[in-house]
Amino acid sequence: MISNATRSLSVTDHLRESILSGGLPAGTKLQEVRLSEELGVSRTPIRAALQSLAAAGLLDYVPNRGYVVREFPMSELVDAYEIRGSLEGLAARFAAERGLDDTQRTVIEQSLAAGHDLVTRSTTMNDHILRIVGQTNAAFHDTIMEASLNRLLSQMAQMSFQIPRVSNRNIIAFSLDELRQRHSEHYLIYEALLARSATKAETLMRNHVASVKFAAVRALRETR
Amino acid sequence: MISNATRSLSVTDHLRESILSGGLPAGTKLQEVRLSEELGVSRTPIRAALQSLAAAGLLDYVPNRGYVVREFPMSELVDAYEIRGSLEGLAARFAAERGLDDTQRTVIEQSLAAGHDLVTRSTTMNDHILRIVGQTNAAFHDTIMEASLNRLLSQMAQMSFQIPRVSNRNIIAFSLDELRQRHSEHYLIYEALLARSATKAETLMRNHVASVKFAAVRALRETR
DNA sequence: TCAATTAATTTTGTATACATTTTAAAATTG
DNA sequence: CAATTTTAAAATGTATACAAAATTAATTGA
Repeated sequence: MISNATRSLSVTDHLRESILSGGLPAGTKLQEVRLSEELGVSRTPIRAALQSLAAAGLLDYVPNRGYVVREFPMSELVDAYEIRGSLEGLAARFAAERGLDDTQRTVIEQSLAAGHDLVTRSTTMNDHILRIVGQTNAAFHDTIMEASLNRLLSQMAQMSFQIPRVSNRNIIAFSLDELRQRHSEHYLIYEALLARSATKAETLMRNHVASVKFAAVRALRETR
Repeated sequence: MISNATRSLSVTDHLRESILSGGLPAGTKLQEVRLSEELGVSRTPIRAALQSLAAAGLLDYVPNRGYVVREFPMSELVDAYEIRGSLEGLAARFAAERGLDDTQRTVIEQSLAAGHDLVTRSTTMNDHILRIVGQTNAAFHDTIMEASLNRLLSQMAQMSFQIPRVSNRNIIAFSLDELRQRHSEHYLIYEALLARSATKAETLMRNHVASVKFAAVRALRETR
């Protein structure tokens, strides 16, 4: 189990991971004594974790009845990308308005450099590439979200990812050509941010996420 | 204290209300024993409430250090209306795509009728009007959010309101003229929903919330 | 005097016992 | 036998005792 400052946090991470990975499918009832025996802790940290995951929207809770892994209809998974597009678009706008600090610029430039390397050197698409791309892509998007200086927005963006089957941020393209396209979009967004062109940054980011949506939804439909 | 199925939920509601109303200002440390004595319950429901409010973004939590009412900079309060505009715009789009059921149409039509009454009969702006307007306005927006059939979106919209000083949904206009404008916007949005014009509904809703933002931000700046 | 260390206190984290509610099973009744 | 009621079991909610960490106060030593 993930090691953390408190057992409650460890249990929370563990259960979240189980839900997002599909190990605990929708409809699964999470019972306190059962979990406490399985995970070797008392009911107290279990309850804390369940409450936290319910607040995060992953569990349904009915007083005196307990917690159930909630259902995520396919429509909501697809919607999640629309929502993410709006939120990340806003983040890009705010980041452009407020500017990037040195660290943020560095992180983004490293992410772009890594992306450039991958895109120019690769000859065929494979899982390894997708994994690396997922990392650099996440760094790019997370940094812009951070630069928006808005915790509410960051929290919402976080939520739009913590959904089963959507939480895999690796799939943003299928072919190398698509990947090159995504990379050039990143580059244009970064330019807009540096130029402090708020509206442009927002539009570019929104369209970028819409492009990612194509690949992600295709992956969603294929895996089931 | 608010009566609920469990003490935990009552405490949660009570503390949330205290934070949103400003009774517990930013930076206030919420200590378990102190609260349990004040509210006459054990630490258990107190802890449950604190965890829940932290997950909702109202409290900052540091393991082994406890919970503190988080700071909401003015910029985030203003941003909240931008976020709300995007989210409600999406909700309007989804609602138009998916259609309204009979109950939802009825609720919205009643809200529009009440709004029409108020707008045509009133001669001067006052608190009573604002209160009624707040209610009918909330019914209108909540119903569209519900019709979006997206729980994640609803949850996020909920979050964009549960912010101190933003949580007062009554102020959407200052003059009667502005109020008439808001009302006509509602009417146009409803028309777009009935016509299943998704893009139109989204744009109208986004602009509508932007208009509300003017009044709300003016109120924000005035009250401090 | 003051910095560092130690000790005491306070606060949060966890386990557990008990209370209450829900759910399942058993018994009763028509 | 089916439907209802009663009873038993199991699950969640709450209180409390203890453990561990953090904070504060006291002590020590240069």
